[in-house]
Amino acid sequence: MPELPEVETVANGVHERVHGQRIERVWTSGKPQTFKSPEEEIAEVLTGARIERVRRVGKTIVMSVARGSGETAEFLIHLGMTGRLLVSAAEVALPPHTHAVLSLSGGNEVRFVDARRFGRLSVAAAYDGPGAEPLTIGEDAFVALFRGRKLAIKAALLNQSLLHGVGNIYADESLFRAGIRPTRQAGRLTRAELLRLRERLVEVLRHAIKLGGSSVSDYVDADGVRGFFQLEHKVYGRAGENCHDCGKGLKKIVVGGRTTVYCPGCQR
DNA sequence: CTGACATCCTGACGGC
DNA sequence: TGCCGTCAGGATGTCA
Repeated sequence: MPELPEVETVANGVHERVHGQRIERVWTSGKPQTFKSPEEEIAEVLTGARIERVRRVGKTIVMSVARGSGETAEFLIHLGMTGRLLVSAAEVALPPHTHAVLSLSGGNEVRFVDARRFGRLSVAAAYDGPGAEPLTIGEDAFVALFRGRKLAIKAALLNQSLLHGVGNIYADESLFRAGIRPTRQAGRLTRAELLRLRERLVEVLRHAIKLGGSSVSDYVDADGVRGFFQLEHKVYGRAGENCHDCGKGLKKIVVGGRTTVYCPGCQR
């Protein structure tokens, strides 16, 4: 499932291939829940516009476009669980479950493909995301996010209006690396523990970006290429196996409605 | 307001 | 071999 590192990989890959190109035609599938903005509005805003930049904000891919009279707009792509944003030659057959196609001046197409349809497309005047950016938030601001919160730290990490970009994989991996049990009340962690968590979270996100993200489920980048960080998962997807650090059996529980794996030896 | 929980959707996988 | 049930999960909406 695409989280910050996967979305960053896709956004950068798409940017390299499409920036500066003009969108000549827009096709959408008509599946209602995929579109947060009306399809006609998406087509109207994007048709004829030039793609200036494609970047990541939280888990959302933001495509900035320039329109005729100097106006700008943002095309927002959320991949959900199984969404893919691919850049392909127009001659290549459309994959099943394609929900949007932007035909570009250079002859390529940007395609949004999403089997499970948890992904969402919309247009907006501007977009900042719901929460703070994990890679740049300062120490004090990070600590303040969790102050007074009674929910489990794992659930807090998944709450996009606090931090945006962290999902199930990187929540579990950062908590393991910080030695913190996912069920601990967020507001009861010490400042030192939270600072350690912030440091490990940034570390794991940056490392995963370097490896092109984690390929579990069917995540691929703009070229359809898989990432490699899944080979370095220490807890995610390893329930029942032994901890690489202490040898104890990794436990699987549910926190915040999500499958959670942790090491009872290493995480306190 | 905060937090817990169900819901959406379909492919993959395990059991028989 | 093939069928069926179960599971996966990000965001949203509902409810206490």
